[in-house]
Amino acid sequence: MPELPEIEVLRRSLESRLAGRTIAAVEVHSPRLREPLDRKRLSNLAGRRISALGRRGKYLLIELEHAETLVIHLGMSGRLTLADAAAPREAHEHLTLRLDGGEKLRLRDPRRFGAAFVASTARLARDRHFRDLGLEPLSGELDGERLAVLAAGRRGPVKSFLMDGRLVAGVGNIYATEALFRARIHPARSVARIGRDRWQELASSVIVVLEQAIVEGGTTINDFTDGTGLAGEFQMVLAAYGREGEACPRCRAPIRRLVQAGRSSFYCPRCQR
DNA sequence: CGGTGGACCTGCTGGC
DNA sequence: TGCCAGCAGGTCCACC
Repeated sequence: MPELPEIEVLRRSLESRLAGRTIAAVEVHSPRLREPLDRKRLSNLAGRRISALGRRGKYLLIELEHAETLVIHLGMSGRLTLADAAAPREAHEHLTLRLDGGEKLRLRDPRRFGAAFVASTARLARDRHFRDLGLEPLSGELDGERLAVLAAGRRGPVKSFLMDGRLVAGVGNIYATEALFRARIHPARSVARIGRDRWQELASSVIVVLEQAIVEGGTTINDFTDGTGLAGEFQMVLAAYGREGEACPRCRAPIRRLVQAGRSSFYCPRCQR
């Protein structure tokens, strides 16, 4: 579900609704996420006020007064939504934040690949989740020059390069696929065989694709919604992802699928080289 | 260094 | 109709 655009859509949808509100109570229903929920640390958030919402890569940052941040990662199947305080608990609702004013923020995650933890805001960048995170794509620090530098001396397929969070943060399978399509680069091309001009093309493609996806409210394939339950529409615009056998929107050749590192890639064999 | 395969999980789909 | 294989937006690790 959630790559950078989905988390950014979520952040924007929740920011005005959460900023300034106080967490009245915290319920940990099942701590058994891949990274187990720390019941004690999370419960200590009761009484704290939310000051702002941030994002780093695919991590949502719920910043609290008094120098702590509640960090949420949605894994593959996580959802974070506001609901009426009286709404019954849903299946796979692992964590519930009850807010003043009668609403609750609930984290659901059927596959339990997600995470939710409290960290010191000042030390966030040194936290193990963030320490090795790469370029933040929409911050202005991603360009062809930076990608070329990161790729220097490396080998391996450009798709793996794009999806390596230690190099570029927030780009997952869907948007790596779409950015490569836009830049007309074959997903299996070695990063050692990409020139300056094509790095620039790729950097701007990543940025354009992510920004478009945010404008469209993210990609909803099965279940993504923003914090208010609104689905995205970028799935209507996907050029290659999930479109094996369909005509390439540029040249009409049939889109192909290949598997790289266990993940599906989709590409046009004619216009991606 | 890189690449693969598996692990962690549940749920949905499509083919038989 | 029911069952089963395959697949899914993410990370992390061991191993070659």
